[in-house]
Amino acid sequence: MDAVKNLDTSTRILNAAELLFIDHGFDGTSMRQITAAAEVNIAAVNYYFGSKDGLFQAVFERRAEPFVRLSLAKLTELESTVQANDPIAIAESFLSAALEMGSKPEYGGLVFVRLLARTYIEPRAILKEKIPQRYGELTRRYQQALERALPELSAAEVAWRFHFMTSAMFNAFAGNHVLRLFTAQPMVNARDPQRVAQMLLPFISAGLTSPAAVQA
Amino acid sequence: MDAVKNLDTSTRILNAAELLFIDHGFDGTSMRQITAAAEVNIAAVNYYFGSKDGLFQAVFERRAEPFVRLSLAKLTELESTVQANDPIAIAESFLSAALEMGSKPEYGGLVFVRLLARTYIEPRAILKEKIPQRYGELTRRYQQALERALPELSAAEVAWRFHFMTSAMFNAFAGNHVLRLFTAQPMVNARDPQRVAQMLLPFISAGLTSPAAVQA
DNA sequence: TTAATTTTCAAACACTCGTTTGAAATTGAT
DNA sequence: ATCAATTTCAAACGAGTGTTTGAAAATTAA
Repeated sequence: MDAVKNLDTSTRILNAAELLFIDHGFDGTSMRQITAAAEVNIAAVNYYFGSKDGLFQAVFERRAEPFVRLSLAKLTELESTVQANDPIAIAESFLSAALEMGSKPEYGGLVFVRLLARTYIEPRAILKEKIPQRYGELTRRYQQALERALPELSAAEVAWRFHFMTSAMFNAFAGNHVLRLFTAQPMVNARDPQRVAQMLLPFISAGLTSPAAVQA
Repeated sequence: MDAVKNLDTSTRILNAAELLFIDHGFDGTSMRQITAAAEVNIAAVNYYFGSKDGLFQAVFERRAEPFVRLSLAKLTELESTVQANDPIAIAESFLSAALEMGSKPEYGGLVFVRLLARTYIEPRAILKEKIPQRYGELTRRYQQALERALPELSAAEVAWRFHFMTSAMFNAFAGNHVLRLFTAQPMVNARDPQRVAQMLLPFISAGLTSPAAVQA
């Protein structure tokens, strides 16, 4: 029996579309490629998701929802301990949420990070509208936590460091090395998420807790 | 007189294509969009660049060449001073190269960073072949410089930190905030490159010089 | 078993894609 | 002014795009 065929039609579409969107982008992926990979009739996408746009949103939300839920749970748990105001512990809780997503096959393994990395560079209109208001809590809560943990920094500088941290993190997990463009064989290997996290932690910890660039 | 029309046809095409590629990606940009924006006949692209792929390569190389040249010159200059083995000075020379590119209109201002950020997420086949061997010197030289400056780190860990540094840097300049996906209004403003660099420096400096995650 | 509902399917829809053509217009050199 | 080379142009090429249709098949309910 074909392994692909054992899953629901809509799930097969989501799985196939996810991988293709990651590798070739939204515009670089055609409905026929998706339905061929999913071994499904081409009309099935419109039947289940309404449109190609609707499919993309479904693909994204399938990963975003558990990630947001997981990282918020980690933060809530942390805030009930004595480490609530430790910036490194906060960074670790965010990192471990991504790590946990990456290690759970039911969440798509590391696929979700690559999807995120793809998506935030390639902002579809539909994401700009619906997603932010639904998941805005994530950035709000982490920003607040970091502001408490780093009182010597202005809110703006905290936001910048959160930005730097997540950029380094997501691109590391996704294997997106800027300078890969200039290098034949990559210098780093992102295959092992545990190792990536191990490399990340000292860099991020030191970066977050470094002296303020401007007075708060 | 139309400002656009004063430039050569091929330059008008490059300028229009660059902006469109950045905003909508390679597959999301059509030849007709490009030639309409450039106020040029659609056949002109194939006449001057052979194909859409050829155009993309030309768009990329126009920015990559001066950036690579500039950053290598900065490094060479640094290596003749007493700061040759200061990791922070090395990071600063890389940062200042990007900053200088961003401040010079003849290099496209900050456009080149956005193009880089777009491109390394969306790797066209043509870039994987021709570019690396031509510009490989950039990563090689900076990697070697950082290895000398950070002898307590393994070469692999140096490569990782270079990766983290460039990810944070390019995405900051390009205004690509991962978590923008989850937030209605952006928390940081990447408009002023000087300010971005100011925010970046303490984070990157501390990150680069933090204790090793593993023994060298 | 019959009837109602859900799902699948091949075919076609109108449209856009990158590229090519061959002639017209422009430019530069003699 | 004449010729040659370069550049521009409208039009068309075949192929691929996302979506829709209406009937066939499969599933579920009665």
